[in-house]
Amino acid sequence: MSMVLYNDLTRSKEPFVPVHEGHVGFYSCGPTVYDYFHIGNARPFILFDTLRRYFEYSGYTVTFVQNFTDIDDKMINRANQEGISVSELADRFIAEYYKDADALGVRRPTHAPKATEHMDEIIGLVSTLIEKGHAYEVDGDVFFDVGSFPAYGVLAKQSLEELQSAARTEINERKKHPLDFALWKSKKEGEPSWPSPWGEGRPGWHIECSAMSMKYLGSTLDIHSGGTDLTFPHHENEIAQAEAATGKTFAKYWIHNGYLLIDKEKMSKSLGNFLTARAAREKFPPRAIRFFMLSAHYRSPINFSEESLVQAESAVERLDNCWSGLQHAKKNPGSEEGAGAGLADLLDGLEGRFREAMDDDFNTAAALGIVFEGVKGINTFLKENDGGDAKTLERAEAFLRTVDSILGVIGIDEEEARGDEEEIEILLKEREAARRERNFSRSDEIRDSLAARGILLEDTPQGTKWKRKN
RNA sequence: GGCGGCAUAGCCAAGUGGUAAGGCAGAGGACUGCAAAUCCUUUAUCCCCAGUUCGAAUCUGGGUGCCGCCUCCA
Repeated sequence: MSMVLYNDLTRSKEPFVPVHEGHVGFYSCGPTVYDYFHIGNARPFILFDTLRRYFEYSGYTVTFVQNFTDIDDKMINRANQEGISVSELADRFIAEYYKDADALGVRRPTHAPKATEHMDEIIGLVSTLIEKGHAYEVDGDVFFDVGSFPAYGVLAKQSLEELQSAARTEINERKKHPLDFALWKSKKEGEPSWPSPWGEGRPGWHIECSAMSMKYLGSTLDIHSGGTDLTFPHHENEIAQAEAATGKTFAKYWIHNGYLLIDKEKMSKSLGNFLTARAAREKFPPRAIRFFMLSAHYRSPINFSEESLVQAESAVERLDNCWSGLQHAKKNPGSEEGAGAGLADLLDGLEGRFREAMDDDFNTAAALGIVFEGVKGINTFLKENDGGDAKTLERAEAFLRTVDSILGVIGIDEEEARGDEEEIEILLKEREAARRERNFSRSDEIRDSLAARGILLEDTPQGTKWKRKN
């Protein structure tokens, strides 16, 4: 079974065939580190992290590269506002990025290059483009010459004329064509700058991704991803820069995630209608945020609302309850081996269907539906077999672990010892004794006092189990 | 103007030719001292119209509504 991915380059689903067998070179456009990222920004981070995890589960070695844009107009403006240097600003928000991304279960990239640390590669690429006649210098600025690259518009699926007719770009007398874009910008007063053959200056935004992606992944990447708003002009320009320089296909598969909307409008910093990931995870468990992101297809727009997150939180609790039920059953095994053959078969089948769903253009919504079928199967098994046998419990646990290693939505191994476990067990025993004596006021008192500490009890036929409320 | 996306139950959302996965919420029941969890049952003329077909949520044509890109943007 092989994967099929929707490729924006061809606007169709294609079988995934990597450049090098068994390996995936994956580049995802990362954040401009001038501020906290919002949950709209979080969507690609979570989505493409999950896709990466799935490639790894499927047996690929993945080199996952996500850059930090640490020099551009927004960086300079914000640094000036804050009265700090651009690099101080970058350091600060790269650290903040990792706080949020780590909390959301986003694995760290194989490489997380910063533009400011790749000036040699950027300048080298710009030089090559000038040499090959695809770029020209005007008074210290360097522009890409879109007229020299006939394929310009492949991603946007529009001709130069069509793109130009609606262009809102200001007329710049120095550019040959209105759509020519800056590869290198000459220094302005008070801006950070680097030496170059064209004088002091800094790179344009688009060139950094081309330069850094090819440095770490070679001249042809397998996958290049980002939000759908990057399709044009950012990704179009990346293709132009890279292919004009190398003559090779830049990326085989272009995948773009749909927007996260709020009140049916795109969430963005410029519209001001955003909720930072930081604020979101203070309000909702990070796994609920992940679940929300994965509950719809990655190319569909999703509408953020408090209600959606509350629903996701409840769904995640159902997953957690299944896991904790399993853990409780392991400590209190029930019936003999053999009773679980049906469940094992069910889970085998579900794992196959899970893979099929994920292989089909990364259909996480369908995959989650299949996971819940497994949850129901496991819950029913536990109920009908008074806990069940060790072997079947292992099988069920393996199912949830597999799912979680890819989707990251189940509360596995999150429980840390806090030193009060023994005390809780003693209280549970006391409560058990009180219940036997039908001293319910005492037993409820214990339950209430534990609840006040965030510890919830459930009386099951296999004894009382407890869990911490997040 | 050009390019593109979406419309499935109260809410979220899979499903691209054979009469609708899953989650949340609701109702009834089982279990329980109670609660919680769990299980069972239950909730859809698939935006509208026309067409193709033995058969369409699914294909075609025409509407309507919503959203996005073409400017920094995930």
